[in-house]
Amino acid sequence: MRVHAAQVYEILLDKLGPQGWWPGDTPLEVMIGAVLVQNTAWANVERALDNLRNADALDPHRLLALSPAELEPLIRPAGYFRVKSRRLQNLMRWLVDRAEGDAERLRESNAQALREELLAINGVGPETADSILLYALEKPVLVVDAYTLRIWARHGWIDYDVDYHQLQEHLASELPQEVGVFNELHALLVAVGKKWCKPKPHCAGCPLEQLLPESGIAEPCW
DNA sequence: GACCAGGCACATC
DNA sequence: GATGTGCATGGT
Repeated sequence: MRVHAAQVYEILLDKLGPQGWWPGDTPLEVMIGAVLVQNTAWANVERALDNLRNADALDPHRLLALSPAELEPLIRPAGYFRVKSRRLQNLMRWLVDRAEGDAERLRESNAQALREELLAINGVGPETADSILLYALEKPVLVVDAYTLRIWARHGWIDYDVDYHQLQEHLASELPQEVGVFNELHALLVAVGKKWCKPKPHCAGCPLEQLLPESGIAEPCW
């Protein structure tokens, strides 16, 4: 018997409760946050966002108008600040060209088309693009990440060498195609990953460890 | 001090 | 096409 992603979702939602990701933030802030959080802890991203807000730069046109020497110090706390200042401006340039800087307006567009446009931007890869589609534009697109792969692979539910798209399709096919479910599942998996599923395993107490192995649908996590 | 974080692009073989 | 490396801050 093979585990179903919907079961994992139910268990985690029950055990951990809703994670409340990106509620109340504007689509623009989500987009900027999605770039800043690349391989970085969210706490660091918040400082950078605060700096941008205080500098009145949480605006596509004003952010684009900044020179690297002006933008880099603002986002410095989020790490990789030289790379990310370029990536951020690439994304903002697209937003201005595409929708006159109005992120809300992107919601009218088709998710597949938007995804391809986003992936064409230097600095936007699959996870960043999908995070924007799901959390900023409320498209029913599942975000998978390093934690998702680790959790699924360590239980023997999937091979460790699947690529992003394979993992995404595999999980999405086992879930109701709802924005709310995709939103919450990814956030829950990040919560599990942060606490229990680090690169060096110390999985004791993980909600999945106690529930799934005894039902015979998972190998013990390692 | 080592390890880790809600990746991605680019170089090299 | 697979594998390796640079990017950088801040928390544990």
